[in-house]
This record gives sequence, C-alpha cells and structure tokens, in this order.
Amino acid sequence: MAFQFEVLATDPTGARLGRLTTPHGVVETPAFMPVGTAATVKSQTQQDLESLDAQIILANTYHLYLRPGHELIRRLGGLHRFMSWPRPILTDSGGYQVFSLGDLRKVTDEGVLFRSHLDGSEHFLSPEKAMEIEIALGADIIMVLDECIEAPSEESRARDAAARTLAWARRSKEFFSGHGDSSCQAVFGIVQGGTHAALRQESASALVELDFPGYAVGGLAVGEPHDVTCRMTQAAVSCLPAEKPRYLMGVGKPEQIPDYVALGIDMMDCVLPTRSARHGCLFTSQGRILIRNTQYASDPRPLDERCRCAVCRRYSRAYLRHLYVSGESLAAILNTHHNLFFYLDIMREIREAIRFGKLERFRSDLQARLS
RNA sequence: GGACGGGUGGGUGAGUGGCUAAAACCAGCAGACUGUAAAUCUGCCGCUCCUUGCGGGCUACGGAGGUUCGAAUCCUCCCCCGUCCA
Repeated sequence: MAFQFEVLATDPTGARLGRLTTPHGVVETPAFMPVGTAATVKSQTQQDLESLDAQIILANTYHLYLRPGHELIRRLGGLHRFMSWPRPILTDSGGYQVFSLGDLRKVTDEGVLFRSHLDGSEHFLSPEKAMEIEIALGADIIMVLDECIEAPSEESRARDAAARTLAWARRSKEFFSGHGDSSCQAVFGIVQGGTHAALRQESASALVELDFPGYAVGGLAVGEPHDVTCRMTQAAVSCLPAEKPRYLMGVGKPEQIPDYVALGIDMMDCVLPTRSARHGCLFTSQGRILIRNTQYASDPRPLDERCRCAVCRRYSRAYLRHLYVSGESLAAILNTHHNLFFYLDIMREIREAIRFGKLERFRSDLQARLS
C-alpha cells in the first residue's frame, strides 16, 4: 500500500497530528508545502529545500504543460527525476489559473480554453487532459481540475462553479481509473462553493461520495476576510471523512496557519513565503520586516534573533538590506530561505503543540507576537 | 579673439508662450503581496500653511534685466560648459 494516511493524535481544538505516506516518502502533517510552480521553488536549490526539511513541494500542471511540456518530462523519467527531487510532490491542476489568468481564459462545462501567457497560443484544458498531464508528470498527489472563482461571488455563480467542479471531479476520477495507477498517484478532489457555507457543505458531501483518497478545499483566501475563510473551511471540513487528509489550498499568512490547523486541516501551500521574500518582506517571530526600510541600513542584528535558520545565524539585517537594495540575486536566495524556514518551523511547532494538546496556547502566543 | 551647440527639480533628460511644481526613467521614501503571467505592483517624492482639498501661499528651469494679461519657453546683457576655427 503506497498511500496511507494516519491520524496519530488529535488536539482539543480539533487539530490532527498525522502521517501521510506516499511512494516518495512520508509527510508529517499538518504540513506546509512550498510552492514550486515551474518545477522549482524559486531561488532555492533542491539541496536547500532538503536542508530546510521540506517534505513535499508543489508543482503546477498548467505551467509545466506549457513549458517544457509534460511529454518531455515523462520521457525524462517523470517530474521527480526531471527536477531531481526525490521526496513527495503534489501537482496542482491549473484550476487556480482559471481564476488568476483573467481574460486569458474561457470556462465552459467541457473545460477551460486558455490563451498561453507565454506566446498567446490557445490550449484547451479539460478535466481529462489535466489528469493526462498529471499522470505524465507523475507527482505523488495530483489534483482534479476545478473552477476557482473570485470572492465575493453571487451564490448562483458559486453554485455553478461548484457543480461544474463536481462534474469535473467525477470525470477526473473516471479518467484516472482508466489511465492512472492508484498505487503511484493519489487523486484529490476539490471542494468549492464560494463564500456560501451551505454550498461548501453540499460540495464536500457530494465529493465524498466519489471517494477520493484525499480532499482539498479550494477557492478560499481569494479576497474574502479571514473569518469567512475559516467559516467556509469549517463548513467543508465538517462533511469530510476524518480518516482522509484535508488540504486547504493556497493559504496563508503565518498567524492564520494555526487557525486552519485547528479546523482540522492537514496540508497547506502558499506562495506568500517565497514571493514575499523576493519582494523584501520577511516573516519573523516578532512580525513582518520590510528589509529595504532605511531603519535596517546599519542594523547589525540578525533578521530574527529567535530564528535558527542558516541566514539568521550568519547575516545581519544591514547586509540583507544591502543585498535587496542592490538588486543582488543573493537577496532572493537568502530571503526565501529564511521565510521558508520560518513557515516550516511554525509547522514543526504546531505538530509539537498538537502532540501535547497545546495548540490553543501556541495559537494565541503566535498571534500575540505577530499582530 | 571668433563660429556654432548647450546650461531644467538628487541624477539622466523631455518640454520651445498659458492645460507646467514642470514628461519619462533612475535614485530616495513608504505600502501591498494567500493552490506564482509577480526579482512584481502601488503610492509619495521643492518648501510651507491649514478647514488635508483635484485647497492656499512661497520658491524653482545658469544670473540680471526686459517683452507679454501670462515666460523654463521670446529679447538684451552677463557667467559657465562643450566642439570647431584663429
């Protein structure tokens, strides 16, 4: 049995400590998954990621399909081998690009017509096509194509998107059972429903009937307030089976993570640590630091005195500011390294807290420090 | 000594009578970023006052005068810089 998810402990909040076993290794949950859209977590080498103890990373179907192409990656031995990443990988389906690519795409019941952001060429991504690409890429966990909508959205729009997402989930599953290998890859379904709790529950319940090895909650943190994100997550989770992993897609800010974990979320991913790092926004135990600010120009202290990452052990704020202001590529490397360490460290602390039933304490401490 | 060309806000550099406190870019200052079209984007960027408003006052396009209702833009003289000729 290549795939296995076990809940090892639960916390009074409802948080779960778990272990997800995949063909490429074990992922301790709750887990944060760094985003490596184009088969690279920007500015970090795979060796860096291993030293950070990233246990699983994301890659993106739409982007890799366009470049370098899934067939090429298949011929080169699959995504793991292609990018020399021996640990677990999850591929997102391109559903988020349905949302983010704006006027470069057109959604129908059949699928999504994309205009490539690279060269303007047209491509049709159906749920089956997304599966075909993801099978070729060979990630451990693959996501069904979904329709992610903006928030706030009319209930009718959210209902339509959820219904379409469900239909696509059904087709994905069907296609996968004919063409995929469930001992190598696990397909996760995705809950939609906008900011409407009833739709979220409906979507989750219907998805559960299709019996996926794991479930994701998508279409959140796309503009709605945090408490709404939480309510929607709660609504979805309440309908998901306890024994399956739950993945909240695309979240979140550091201080929000314990909230999601407390709602029973096992996996998360977010571009925030990596993108913000490249933009000079650094997360520390005392809150965010915009490293280009003049106040750090001659600051000899480490970025975060409480951080044990390689960057904080070695470099000063003044140096990091200099690198950033000078546009040096090392700035992105060091900043990203720190931010990822910060996120992954929070996850380690969260797992530890759950083990001892003290997540609530950790959550309030963290939020007090970061707000 | 003569002939051209030129001197614009921290920098480069548009602008050749009013829509110009003056384009654009850079630098500077601040903010944003949530399944990555993002090493990106946004705001501010002469001084000052307040009732913070597509508000008032002041200063500003080498210097001093002048023409004009109105000048960075036109005229006169002067000072600098560059190129060329003696």
